[in-house]
Amino acid sequence: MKDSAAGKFWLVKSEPDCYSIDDLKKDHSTIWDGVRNYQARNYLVEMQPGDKVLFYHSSTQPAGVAGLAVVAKPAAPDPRQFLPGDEYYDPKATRSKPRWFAPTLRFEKKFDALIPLSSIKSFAATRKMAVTQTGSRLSVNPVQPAEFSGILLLAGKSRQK
DNA sequence: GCCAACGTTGGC
DNA sequence: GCCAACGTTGGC
Repeated sequence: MKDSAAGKFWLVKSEPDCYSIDDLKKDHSTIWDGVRNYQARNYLVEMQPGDKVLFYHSSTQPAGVAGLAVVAKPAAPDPRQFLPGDEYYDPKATRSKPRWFAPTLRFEKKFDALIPLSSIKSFAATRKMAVTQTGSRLSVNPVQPAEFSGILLLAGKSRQK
């Protein structure tokens, strides 16, 4: 399937102690700032309004997909790179040549139950997602349409029980 | 807390 | 430009 017209699909990771799906629900939308990895940044820049985003909770027990978000605004220069003293300050970034970009994500839904990584790994449609690969540490990853559907299927299954 | 995997840094 | 050392991520 060519998806040049259709929206794309993504997965973003967040440690729930830092920023959880409940935080996003409360805030309604948030700027996805603080990503300081070039490959992840390139994906953030590719995001377009309307793209669907899987919200993944990492470094928690169990880790897994907690819900859905949607891209509300395309990536703009991450303001925190310009703030001396900020955790995400980057002295090599300038306002005329920013290095880091952040889209705005809007809350869409929280799954009734978190979809644990173990389920994602054992389900054929989602088994090959980047998040299942050991050593995959990227906090932003593209997701195939079939993988996205697979996650929704798993979310539907968990609701029935 | 352990450790595997990966990215970044810096000496040369 | 190589590569070892180091730091970070993230599942378990």
